[in-house]
This record gives sequence, C-alpha cells and structure tokens, in this order.
Amino acid sequence: MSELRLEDIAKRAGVSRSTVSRVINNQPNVSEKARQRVLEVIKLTGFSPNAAARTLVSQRSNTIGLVLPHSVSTFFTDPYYPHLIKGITQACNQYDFTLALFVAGSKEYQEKLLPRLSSKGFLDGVILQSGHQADQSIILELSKTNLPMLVAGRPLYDDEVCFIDIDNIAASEKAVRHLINCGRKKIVIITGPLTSTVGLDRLSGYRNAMDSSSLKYNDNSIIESDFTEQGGYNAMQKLISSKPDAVFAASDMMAIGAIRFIRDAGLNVPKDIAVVGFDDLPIPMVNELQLTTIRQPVVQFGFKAVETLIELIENDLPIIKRVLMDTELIIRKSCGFESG
Amino acid sequence: MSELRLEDIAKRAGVSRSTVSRVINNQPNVSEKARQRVLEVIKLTGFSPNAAARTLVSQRSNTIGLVLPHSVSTFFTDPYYPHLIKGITQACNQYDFTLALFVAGSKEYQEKLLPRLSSKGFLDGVILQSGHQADQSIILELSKTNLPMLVAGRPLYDDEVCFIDIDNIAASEKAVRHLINCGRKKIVIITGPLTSTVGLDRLSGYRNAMDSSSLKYNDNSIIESDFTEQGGYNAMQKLISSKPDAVFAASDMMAIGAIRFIRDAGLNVPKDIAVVGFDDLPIPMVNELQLTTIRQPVVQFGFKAVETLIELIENDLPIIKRVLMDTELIIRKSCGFESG
DNA sequence: CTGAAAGCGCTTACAG
DNA sequence: CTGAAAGCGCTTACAG
Repeated sequence: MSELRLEDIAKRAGVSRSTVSRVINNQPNVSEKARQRVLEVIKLTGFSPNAAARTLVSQRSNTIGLVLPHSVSTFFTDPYYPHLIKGITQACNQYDFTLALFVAGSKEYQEKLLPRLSSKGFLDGVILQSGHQADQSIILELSKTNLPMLVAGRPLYDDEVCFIDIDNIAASEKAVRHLINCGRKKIVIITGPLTSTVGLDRLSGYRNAMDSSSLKYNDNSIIESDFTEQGGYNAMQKLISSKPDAVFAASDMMAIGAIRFIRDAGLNVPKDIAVVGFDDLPIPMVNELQLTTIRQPVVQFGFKAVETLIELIENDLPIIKRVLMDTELIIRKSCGFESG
Repeated sequence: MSELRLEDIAKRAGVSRSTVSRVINNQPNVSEKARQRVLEVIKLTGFSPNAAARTLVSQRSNTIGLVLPHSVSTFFTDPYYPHLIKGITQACNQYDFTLALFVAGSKEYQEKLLPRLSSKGFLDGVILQSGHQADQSIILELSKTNLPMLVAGRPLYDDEVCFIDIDNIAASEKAVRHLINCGRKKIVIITGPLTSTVGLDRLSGYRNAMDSSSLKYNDNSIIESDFTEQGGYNAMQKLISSKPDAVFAASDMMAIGAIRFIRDAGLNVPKDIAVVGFDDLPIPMVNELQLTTIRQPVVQFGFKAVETLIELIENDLPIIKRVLMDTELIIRKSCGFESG
C-alpha cells in the first residue's frame, strides 16, 4: 500500500517524476491541470514521499535534537522539562520540524550519543540544555562538528557559542528590589549551585540590587544550595543566625523548604521574614503558600529556542546569536504585600 | 571537515567503498590488514557515514517515535511521563535507536502529525501512549500504514493491536485484598475516568477482590474521578456518607486528596479509614503521608516497551504481541499495617 | 510548463 | 577477501 514511489504516482497521473516532485514541494511552473491530476492521485493512493531520500538529496532532515546532558539530573522530577518540551514541540509542529530527544543518563551514555548527534544527514541542528560547567566538553565537541547548535541556558564559557537564556541577573535584581521596596533591610539569599550559570547569575542579581541600595550583606548572607526543598530548609537553618528579615531563594522548591524551616523556628512569613522564590512552575505548594516569585516563561522559552535554532540552520554562514528573555515578578503574599 | 564521504575514506585507505562499508558495519570478509587501515583513517578523519543515505538503502532508520496523543493532557504535570521517557531513552541508548518525540497538544496538531509519522524512511516503528477512547482514530490510522506500532496502555478496543500495559486488574485486586486482610469490610473506590482502560481495569480489580471475599458494595461505593488531588478530595466527600472503613484510590494524587478530606472531616487515617493509592511515583507528599500504594515499574515499562517494539520491527510478518507487567504492593502506614 | 538525466551517499548482490 | 556496478527514492539544474 505505502510501497509507492514518486515514479508510480507519475505514471498514474500521466506526468514525469519531476512534475510530481514539483507539486509535492509546492513549486511553481506546474500547470493547474497537471497539479490537480497529481494531487488527485496522491490523495487516492495516500502517497507520501520517502523521508530518507528527500533528506539525502536536499541535505535537510527537518529534524532537530534536544540534548539533555548528564548534568541534568533533575529531568525526572523537575516540572521545568516537560514545560520546556511543550514549547519546543509546539514550535516544531508549527515549523514542520520533528524533535529527536536525547537524554544522557550518565557520562557513558553521553559519549555514545555524540556520533549519533553529529552524523550527517540526521539532524539539522541541536538544542543543548546546559548552564553547568560539566557540559563544557560536549559543547566543545558539538561545536567542532559544524552542526548548528543553540545552547539553552547560558554556558559557563560563552565566547563562541549561540545561546538562549532568561535574563537571570535582571530577574533576581527585580526580586530583591521588591523585598527592598517592601521595607526589608537584612536580605539574605539561598543560591543554586555555583557551578552553574543559573546559580551564579541569580547571585549577581542579588548583589546588584543590594549594592545599588547600599544595603549590607556578607558571606553569612549567602548560602549555596541545590534547588531542592530539603536544601532550602538546610540553607535557611544556616541563614537564621544572621537574623534576616527577608530571604530570596533562587528556586521555588528552595523557597518552600526555607518557609518550612522558618515556621519550624516559630517565626512567621511574611511578618518576621519575607520570602521570594523563583520559577512559578505549577507546584501545588507554591499556590498554597501564596509565594511571591519570579515567573519564568518556560513554554515560550522552548518555543523561542526552536525559532532561534531554525535561524541558525537557515543562515549559511555561521552567526552568533544570543537571546535573553524577560521574566515577570508575581506578587503574592509571602512578602506581606499584595498585588494591587 | 565532516563533508567526507565513504569514497574519500576508501581512497585514503587504498581500498574500495565496499570494503569501507563492510568495516563500518562490522561485516566479515575483510582482511585484518584492510580493517586496521580503514579504522585508522576513520579515526583520523572523524568520519561518520551519512544517516540518510544509510536509511535510504537499508530501509532502516533506527529511529522510533513516541507519540503522546492529545488525550494525554497531563504530560506537563504528571511525573509519569518523564519516568516513562527515562526508560525509553535508556533502551534506545542500549539498542542504538534514536527517539523522536511527538506531543500532540491538540486534535489539530495530531492531524498534522500523521503524515510525518507514517512517511516512509523516517521511523522504524512507533510507541503510542494510549488507553483513552479518544485515541481510537489515531490507532486505526497508524495501523493502516503498516508501520510497526506498539500501544502503551491497553487500548479500549484491542483486537488487532499490539500493546503493553501493567496488569491493572491484578494490581487493583492486590491493593483491595490488602485492605481486606487488614480487616476492613466497607471498602470504597475512587476510580479514574471510565473512558479509559486504566480507569476501567482498576475498577475491575476492585470488583474481583470484593466479590471473591463476598464483601458488599454498590453504586455509592464507586465514585469516578480524574486522577487529580482535588478530584480525590471531592470524590471522598461523596463517599463519606456510606461510612466506609477503607478507600482504594486509583492514583496517589487522588489518595492524597482523599486523605485531605478525611482529615478535614475530623477522621483519622488509618484508624477510621484506611487508604491505598496507586503509582508510587516520587511525589513528596506520598512519602510524608506514608501512603500504602501499588508501585508501577514505570521506567522498566518504558524500557520493555522499546524492546517489544524492536521485536515487532524485526519480525517480517506482523505478529500480535501483548505484554502485561507486574506491580508491587508497597506497604506503609496508611492502612495501619506496617511492612514486616 | 515539462521531462530526461545526473546525483545525493550509502549497501549489497555479483563476479572474480 | 575484494571491487565494480546497480540501486535505494528522491530533487534539481538543464534543455526544450
């Protein structure tokens, strides 16, 4: 049934292979009569052209890869990734691309992936989720293959690579400024891992906001953690001795943990300590706690990533693209300040 | 750099294209000397063969598709899917396949997907996540293309299709039997949507267990819900009037909701009402609540799905495959009965 | 507007 | 064990 080739369609429509090909590819220079006849036969037979043959001759597969390197250990628990994939697949649908997904569960698997990723005639380009220093080597290896590549999440060394990220620095500044506007003075921060740019950039934003308001902070105001709830709890435990009146947690999960500790310590949010988180993914607890937070446009981020990658693919000469996306401060009640 | 072809390698190694091809494909009938020379040149040049050309001639792409039809609306919130994907990608890595992911966010997108899915020379086979009656049409359409297809989740009409599922009936029986063994007599159930086989099969298991112990139940013992926390809460509210001493919720999220209502009603779990859930995915609340539940082997399920699909692909004549996987009862404290 | 022919980069009988 | 040649199913100059 589907073992038809272009040639068979041509015969049945009484035209040449070339004409059928032109019709399929929506090219001009086909008479309306011929076009109709071909279209009819195609509908009748359910013909669809062989993808491999098209790829071979056109040098385009219309397939892009999403690579989650082994540094992404939270793929299975973090709702971030499904939302990212949602945006990516939406864009793929819209632009008629297919998504190939590569999840490197371990360093060994990651090694095995490389040849597949870089073999010609398979992917038109690749989105590499990154931001962690451990990804430096795979970024380098992929760069060498000349495969168009967009890194999602600013890489640690971003000299020659194209990347897309949210503006983490501006976002964190916004979060901390909000605490300052609420009248808080002793503001501390729970950061993500400082081996990643997400961790580093959100800390930079905190510093910027504090500095520009001439507020004091020191080493005891900054605790590095790991984006988990328990990590937030533990970090808050360390921070409490400096008697803060506000805490900025670089993720909602850590904010939730921090709040849990604050309550365990017999203190009140927001009265004693105001809290701002980061992410605003649909974690049930976030809503319950009425957490003020920074909303990441995750779905739009995925969508934009695909659009940017397509630009890279369609530009013949390599170009350097950097995209930073804006975030939004979502004011709830954890700073004692409701949205008006 | 990577614009090399087989022919270039052949020239540099002083052999023919055929020999290089044999070396790359690990075929016999190559002298050790020739093999070494070719391998050396390949390593030196970083050559990797063009995937499209290989696919065209071998009629195998080593790519499989995972299709999440639009009936899967919980992709972005349910941790089930990342775990499923974990298992699938692990198997893909092991068997040297690539995963193409198709998420049909809407019915319209799903329509657009079909030609891509069924176009020759692209996918060797497809795993279709299903179990919902709305998927009947896409199952049918894909069946017609002769593309090897495995449905993950028993489809409503399973006559001619290959599928893999967990043994939902046996699992639910096991869950309800446990409640019976704990001495409970008035056992009620919160089911999933009865438009899906997951919903139906887990209800069947409940009935089997109740019947074989000659326990009574009626229409008021069975409330259909939607797998969400709030749905579980609402369902429990309706069930409470029949004064149950135990409830089997067909998902952990619903069990969590049910427990919330039970507590709001001033009752105690497990003293007044014992609770068993279903899934045992790493939802933080499950642990906190010490919920007794059925553990689905989600990762292994994904892995096995790929292995089964590969069998289908490699069998020349179509075969009907049905795989049912076992589950495990995880005894915690929500039935007042700790594991020994 | 149309078709014959070359070619994309491989694999695989086939003959030696 | 080895290589020349055909062919996988398309697209795309090219000539008309």
